Parts: sequence; C-alpha cells; structure tokens
Amino acid sequence: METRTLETGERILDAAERLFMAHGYEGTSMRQITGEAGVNLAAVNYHFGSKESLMQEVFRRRLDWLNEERMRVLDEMEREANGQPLKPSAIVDAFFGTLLRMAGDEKRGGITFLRLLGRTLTEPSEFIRAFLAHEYKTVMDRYKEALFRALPEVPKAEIVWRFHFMLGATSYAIAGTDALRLVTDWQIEEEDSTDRLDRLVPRLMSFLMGGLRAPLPQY
Amino acid sequence: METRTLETGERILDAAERLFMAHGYEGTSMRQITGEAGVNLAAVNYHFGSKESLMQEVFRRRLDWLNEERMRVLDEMEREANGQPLKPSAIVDAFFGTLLRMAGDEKRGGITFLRLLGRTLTEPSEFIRAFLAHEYKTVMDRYKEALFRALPEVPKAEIVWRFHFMLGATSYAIAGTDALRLVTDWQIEEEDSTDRLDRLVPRLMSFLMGGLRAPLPQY
DNA sequence: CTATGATTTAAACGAACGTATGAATCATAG
DNA sequence: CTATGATTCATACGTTCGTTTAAATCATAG
Repeated sequence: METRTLETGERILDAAERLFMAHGYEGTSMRQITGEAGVNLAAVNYHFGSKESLMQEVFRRRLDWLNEERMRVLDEMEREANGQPLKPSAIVDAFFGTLLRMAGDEKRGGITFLRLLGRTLTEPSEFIRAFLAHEYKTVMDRYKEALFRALPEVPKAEIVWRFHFMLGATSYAIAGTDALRLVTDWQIEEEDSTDRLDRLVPRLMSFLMGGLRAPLPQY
Repeated sequence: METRTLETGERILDAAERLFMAHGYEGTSMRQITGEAGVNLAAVNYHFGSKESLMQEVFRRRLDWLNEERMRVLDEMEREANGQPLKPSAIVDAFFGTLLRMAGDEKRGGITFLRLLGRTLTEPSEFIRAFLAHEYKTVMDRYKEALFRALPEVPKAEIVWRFHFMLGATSYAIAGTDALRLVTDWQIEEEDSTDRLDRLVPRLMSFLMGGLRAPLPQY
C-alpha cells in the first residue's frame, strides 16, 4: 500500500490548478484531472459536486488568503499613517507586490496559481468572471479608495483606467513568463528562473509606478 | 431566395471571430459557428479543412494587414529620420497605436478582433501560440531593434521586459473593456462607448510611455 | 442543351465529454 | 467482533464533439 500524504480533495485541487493553468478550463477534462491526481473519476463529483464547483474551489483556496493579506497590509499601513494619505508606491506594492510574492510561496500555490489567475482574468467563461468579481469586489473597492486619496489631483476615472492597465501588465508579467517567450523570442541569458522571479518584482514595480505617475493625456 | 452578400468562407470567418472572442477556442463548437454563419455544418471542413485551420485563418486575415501596416509605418519613420534614432513615443505609437486604431476600422475586424487577439495572447493552446509566434516574429524583431537604438542607455533586457509589460497593459485595455468591468466595478458615467475608444488611445499611450521611461529599478 | 467541377446538404461516425449509479472497500465507534 | 457511515471503485448513461461520407444542387463552359 502506498503512503498517501495528501487527501483526495487536495490532490484533485493541485492537479486541477496545474491543468487549468496549462490548458484552460474548457481544455481540461475530468479524466485528465483525476488521472493526474491518481484518484477515481467519480471523486471530483463526490467531493466537489461538479466541474464548475471544482474550479471555484481552486480559486477560493488561494484567493481567500491573498485578499485577506491585501486587506491586512492596507489596514496596517493606514493605521500607521494616522489619517494621512498613503504613498501611491506603497499602495501599488501592497496590491501587486503581495500578489507577486505569492509566486515564491509554494504552499500558497506558487507560480502555478499566479499563471492560472493571470490568464483567467482575460478568459471568457461567464461563471468564472462572475465568481471572481464577487470574490474581488471588497478588496478592489478598498484599494481604489486608497488610490483616490493618495492621488487627489488625478481624476478618478483616470486612476481606474491606470489601475486596469497595471492589472494587465502584471497579468502578462506572470502568465507570460513562458507563454510570450515564443512571441517575443527574447533571450535573457544572464538569469536563471529563480533570479528572474526575484528581479521581476522591482522591474514590474518600476514600470507600474512610471505608468501611474505619467503626465495626464490631453484630449 | 435570399441575397447572400458575403461568401460562405467570409461568413464563417466572421462568425468564428465573434464566437472565439466571446467563448474562447475550446468553448466554441463547429455547430455554433456554422449556425451563426447560416451555413451547413460541413462547410468549415470543406473550406478550411479543420477547426484549427479555421482559427489560424481567422487570425491571418487580420494580422497580415496589421503587421504589414506596422512595418510600413516603421519603414517610413526610419526613412524620414535619415539614420537618426527614432523617438520612443513614435515607436510605441506605431506599434500599439496602429493596433488600437484597428478597433475603429470595422472592415479590419474592429473591436471584435482586437478583443480576440488580446485574450488569445494569454491563452494556452499550444498550436495557437506557435502560430502567433511565427506570425509575429519578423515585426517584433524590427520593433525591438528600433527601441534598442532609441534607448541606448537602457539595458536591452529591461527594454524587452517593458515591451512585454506594455503588451499586457494593451491587451487588457482591449480585451477587458467589458470583461474586467465586473471585477473592477467601475462606472465611467460621462463617456459613451465610442467616446471611450477615442480616449483610450491617448490614455493608454500616456501610461505606456510613463512605464517605458520610468527610472530603472535598483536591485 | 449537356457535361463537369464546385459547393451544399442531410446524415452518420467514433470518440470524448460531464455526470450518475450501485456495489465494494475502508475507517471507526460501540 | 459487528454495525454504520464515508469513501472509492468500475461501469454506464445520455450528450456533444470534430469530422467524414455520398448524394443533391449549383454554376459555368462547350
């Protein structure tokens, strides 16, 4: 008898996370998932009810922690600021930096979940978008408010747009670590993959802050 | 007998473009496509051979023009510059601005194709990525070289990363015009949809240039 | 007109899909 | 030990998938 260190449910979630990341939701079958997890085909429906519920649980397992952490960091920063507006760079780091630093934390899903998240934000499935919207709403509103206060001279609509652009740049930074290598055909010879991740955070952060602080467009 | 203004092949391409945009490649069936196009189920395999070939043709129809236009604009700018390096903003506008201005050109696919492209760049399907890589390689190399020359003081690796970030921001700007509205839950009350598109180009361009010119990160 | 090749059509193919079922097996409490 | 509920198992259900086939229809040249 083999030593089964992980519960069936966890094994399924891990396999589903990796396969959804690699092939998308529609492109991944229940038989692939249960095959990779080493469990019976019926196990998904027994433990999660359906494929849709499984997908939601894959996200909830990671997003609950991430968004609580984002809230916790923002709470602490605002407490220390004593009512003063926060620095924009601190807000951006709390939101995007917290996300990116998940990539180094293997027990929180690591790079696999981040890639899944990055590509899911542009995916079409209605129920996934609705689920993410609900899951994200509270934390998103808090961060938008913080940015409004931190940048009082910038029109709110402009801030929302730039927040959106930042999401896109970050999503690509994660999801495209290998996806867009084909398209861009770059070689970054001098760095191994762990090095690349460590340097990605400051690199991306510089870019995001540059974009956020850019002169307003004149129409 | 009805007046059929469009050929069968064109009708299929139009339907496939819209449906792939709305539901993704795996999420769209041949029966949906032929149903919306008002043609027989077998027509796709007769005219295009397979679903994969159809997808490639959907992209080729638009990308051929786009990338030729990008080349043409860059050629003309370099001719006028007489060997001098180009302005980074001119290069960025030639690459991303040309793309965005497709959105207003309905006979080039308009906003539908741009959304499809934006979401496909983060999609997983192996054959699509390989196809896009081949389709994009030449124009990508030309623009990278132009940026290297325009920004001689910036390390090439940094330029490539920032080009990548710019792609992500642009992709989200397009694909997420309604996709991420759920997540961000914004209201931009003062603008209708045509207005929004007109203002998107300068808005995004400001953001991209701010990110591209941002101070280099110190490690 | 007739002949010929291109196109469209209805129907079917085998394969893969998500899900459901009932029996077998397991863990645990009494 | 036995009893009970949780879990795993092999198997099958009904649908839908992309693709193929052969006959029907169309367009056009001689």
